[in-house]
Amino acid sequence: MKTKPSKCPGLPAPAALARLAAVLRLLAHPDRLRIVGRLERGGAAPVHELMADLGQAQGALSQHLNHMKRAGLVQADRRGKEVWYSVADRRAVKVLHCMCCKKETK
Amino acid sequence: MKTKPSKCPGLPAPAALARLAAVLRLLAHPDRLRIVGRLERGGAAPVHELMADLGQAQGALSQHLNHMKRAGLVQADRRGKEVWYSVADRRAVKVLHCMCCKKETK
DNA sequence: TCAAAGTATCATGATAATATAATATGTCAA
DNA sequence: TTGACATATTATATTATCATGATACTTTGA
Repeated sequence: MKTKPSKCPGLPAPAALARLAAVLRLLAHPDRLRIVGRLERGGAAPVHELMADLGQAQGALSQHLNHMKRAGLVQADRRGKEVWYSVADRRAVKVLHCMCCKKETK
Repeated sequence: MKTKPSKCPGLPAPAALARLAAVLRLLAHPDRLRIVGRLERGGAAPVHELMADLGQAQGALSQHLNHMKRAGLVQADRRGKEVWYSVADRRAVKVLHCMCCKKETK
């Protein structure tokens, strides 16, 4: 075990930091933030439903989902013709919540 | 008042979402993440100290700080020749902490 | 006023991200 | 097997971001 530090134990090593930054880069897009929010509150959903709920174009939405899937932020489940997506990495919704807080909140 | 919802009350409006995304985009860079981490743990510091601690080039560091300042993530305080920077928006460190968590952490 | 330390800004070429439209793939039912 | 629905992939033009080096600004003490 690693001495269980309180928060961030120093900072992650460069390689890990780069991965964190990459994940944040994925979250740093309005459409993708909305996808995370929708999946969190509405639960898993097939692409066409996300398309309807979020008003995003099929191709673009599919790409966003694909990127997020590669990064492990969401996961995909085929059910017949549909592919249902859901949040796979809670950090995504945590970050979203953090960002929704008032700036001054500790 | 807006009924004080528990977490994210629906999602922020498009304009607000775009701002959130912009802030996240700023955090989504290894060097800037390290700046936030350094400022959090070490407190305020003048640029040349950050330069030494983080091993970042002067011009680049200055630009990072400037971008973060514009977004309100950090604040600058001139003290003589030096300019001391500190965290101005707790969301920056909160996001950093979120990201440092294990993926499975609720 | 000068010099030098400390920061900030600018210019630019390289790389990455984005939007969009078109096309391809997979699945099921008839 | 065909058609149609659901999703994925590709191509590409555009824009944004990054790293780097050069230059400008600001402050202080001599």
